[in-house]
Amino acid sequence: MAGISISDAESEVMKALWAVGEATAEDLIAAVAGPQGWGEATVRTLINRLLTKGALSAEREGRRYRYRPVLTHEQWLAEQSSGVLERLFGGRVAPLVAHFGEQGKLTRRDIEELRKLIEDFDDGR
Amino acid sequence: MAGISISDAESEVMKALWAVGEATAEDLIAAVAGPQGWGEATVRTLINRLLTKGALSAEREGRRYRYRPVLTHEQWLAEQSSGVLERLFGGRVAPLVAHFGEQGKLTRRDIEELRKLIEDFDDGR
DNA sequence: ACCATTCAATTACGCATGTAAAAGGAAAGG
DNA sequence: CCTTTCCTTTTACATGCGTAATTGAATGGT
Repeated sequence: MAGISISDAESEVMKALWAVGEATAEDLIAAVAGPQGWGEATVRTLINRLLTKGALSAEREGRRYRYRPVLTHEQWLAEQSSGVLERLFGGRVAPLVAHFGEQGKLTRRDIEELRKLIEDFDDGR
Repeated sequence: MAGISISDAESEVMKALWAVGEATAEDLIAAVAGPQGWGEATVRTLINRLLTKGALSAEREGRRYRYRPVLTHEQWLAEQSSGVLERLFGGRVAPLVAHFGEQGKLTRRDIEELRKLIEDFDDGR
């Protein structure tokens, strides 16, 4: 059950797809080629690799394909983030947050939201 | 200033080195080969790659070398974690914590520590 | 019916990585 | 001194990735 593993470049294509739910190659090219500075051929390659990896599905629609994600954003997030949490912080969330705090990555807004999260979590049980 | 970038396998060697401050190749082999299931030659290759990347320094000591980290654990952590934060959560810490919450990765202990962190942070400014 | 256009599929290619084996050189023992 | 023994340095090689260009097949226009 090793999970579908996609590369960084591939994840950019998936992000675009997740954002819209489904798309044609042309849509995806429009969405990522410019921002990433990639050529159209590059995006097509990535789409194909994602297909053979089973990260997305293709349904013929006339002359072109309509692509839909198979790997979900949540699955991907969970895999990526828990990997990092394990490798960098021994699986513990608090040290990770502490680290970001030291790094100056904690904004006032984050603090507010965190406070809320903790409250909710607390009366959750 | 692109920073020294090391691979996953290489980071395992660095972790062992960070843990002890300085070490010989033999020490590092003893520390990581077994747990990772690598041969001794593999660890030596990684040490050399780290050397040419400038992630560690070597000081001759008789017939062998003594290695010391140049890239610090903090530097590495900062690079890795901020990369993830950007790529996965748009640079915002709160959504990341929320995600771990949904994922059931938040322990009671984490909550306690987070509460403390927030307090400290708050009266910090 | 043929040609041009438009997509998709195949092939390319250099660099990084994981995983090592082989070769080289200096130190130590006889 | 010459040989053996440790280490280190070079070399190897398959796979994945970033980044395309080329080829192939179907569709639409004339």
